[in-house]
Amino acid sequence: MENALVRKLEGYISLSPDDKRQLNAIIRNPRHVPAHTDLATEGDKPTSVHLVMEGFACRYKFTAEGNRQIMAYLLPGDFCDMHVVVLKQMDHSIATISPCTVVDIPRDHILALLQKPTLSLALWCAALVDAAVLREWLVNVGQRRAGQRLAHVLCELLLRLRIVGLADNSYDLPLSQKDLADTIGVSNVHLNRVLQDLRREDLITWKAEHLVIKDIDRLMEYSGFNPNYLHIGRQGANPDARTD
Amino acid sequence: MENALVRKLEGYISLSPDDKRQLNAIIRNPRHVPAHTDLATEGDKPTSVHLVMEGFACRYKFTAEGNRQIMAYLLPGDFCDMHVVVLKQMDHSIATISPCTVVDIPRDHILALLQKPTLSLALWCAALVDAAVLREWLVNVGQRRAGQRLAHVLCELLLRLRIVGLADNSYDLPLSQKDLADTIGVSNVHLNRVLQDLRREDLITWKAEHLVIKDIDRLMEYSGFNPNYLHIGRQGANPDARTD
DNA sequence: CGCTGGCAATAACAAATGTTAGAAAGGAAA
DNA sequence: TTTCCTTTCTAACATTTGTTATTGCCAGCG
Repeated sequence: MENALVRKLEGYISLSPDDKRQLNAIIRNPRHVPAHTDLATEGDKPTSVHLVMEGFACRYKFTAEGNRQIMAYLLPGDFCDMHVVVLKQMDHSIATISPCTVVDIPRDHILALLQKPTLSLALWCAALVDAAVLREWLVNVGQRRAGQRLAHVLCELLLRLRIVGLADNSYDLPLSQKDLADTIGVSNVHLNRVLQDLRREDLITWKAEHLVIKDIDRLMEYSGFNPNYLHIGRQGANPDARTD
Repeated sequence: MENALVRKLEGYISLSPDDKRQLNAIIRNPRHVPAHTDLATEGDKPTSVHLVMEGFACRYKFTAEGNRQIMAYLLPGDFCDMHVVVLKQMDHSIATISPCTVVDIPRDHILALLQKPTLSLALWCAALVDAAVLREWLVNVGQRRAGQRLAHVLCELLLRLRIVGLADNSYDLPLSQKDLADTIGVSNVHLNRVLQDLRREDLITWKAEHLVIKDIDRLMEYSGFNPNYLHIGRQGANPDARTD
């Protein structure tokens, strides 16, 4: 089994053995990071790209009034930030949620990857899909009501975890209700309300950090979920990738 | 005066005369597009990258329930979508708001630019800043209340239009109230309410498509605006760009 | 074993925002 | 001008969501 990064990128574009070798070469020296630990903090000068290999991490930002918005979940195979390549300052923070295995990739190694046309396109793919996910989150928070928003996030996590082989119809969800509330832009009290709705509708169960989606079709229907923005196909094979 | 694209990219990274020549070479054959016209529609196979040279355009998406979310404003110098490089299907639509001058850049020309290290980095910059703007929009919609959201959007447009020389303390804003409502995720009625608030507080005037910001410091204070996410400096000179 | 602290669940009430409807204002075209 | 149409503005009321507070649960730890 390939690692999560190669597996994800191959969903976008086919990689030669040499490409894969070069990718594997940069993910040396993984380190373990405890839960709830910043990998990068707003205002820092970014020094390396972080790549999550195991565990759950997130991007987040606090407003001037002290409210937190989670802007992305970073799952195994996800680059935390390509900012290091060109920007001088982090405009948001990145933190682990569960204990994680993380690889730090120096800027020069990323620049080297960008020299190779195929890998450059693969990294563009990853970045463009990240942006597509972010756009869908904006739609979610801007246009859907709280119950739908929550269901939508749970659908997305299911599909993204499936890509890297970490879910079937259930998955480990090491988030607190406050984390989810800060993801969909509601109070923790209201999050609990709509969570009870999903349970009452028998759409999910969630206890001891394990989420079971009892009927994915109904949950997608409930939330208005359309997976096109993830640009994936079934079982990680991606019919949406360009082959020309 | 350089064109808006070169002007914007030079804010991120310094370009050689040859780089600029190559950039100028791809922005041939601008065409005029009427207001309220799709440049690309969700589900399309993207065929070329659109670059806005004049006018206002936007990204948007409709939910299953028929609500529209505007996900970005595309101003002069902005690439509409790099999707064409690698993705097979548009996951959202792009439309003009005002009449626009647009350049269509074939996929191969973009790939050629990506071969040149400096231009490749410049395009990464543009993409990373676009993503940063999108994240801030998510924070805006998720964590601020309607009045602050509106003020925040107006602050951002001021700064972004200044970069390309299209604003001082006022600018042309060819949007309807419904457009703004669909941007910050509120109803048109509520948008009007908070707009009246801003007028009553003497923060702005807006009529005949011209917006005047009467006190930018107070408006930034009001909205909790922090410009760091735009990664710009004063007058388009960008102290935030890496020079190493 | 019993603290203790964080998280989850619930209730009661307050505030923000949505919905519906209609009147007023403005622009474009006959 | 008049008409027509879109947009803006306002009001009244409905609904969603936030706030504050309290309770119970459970894991970690002395």
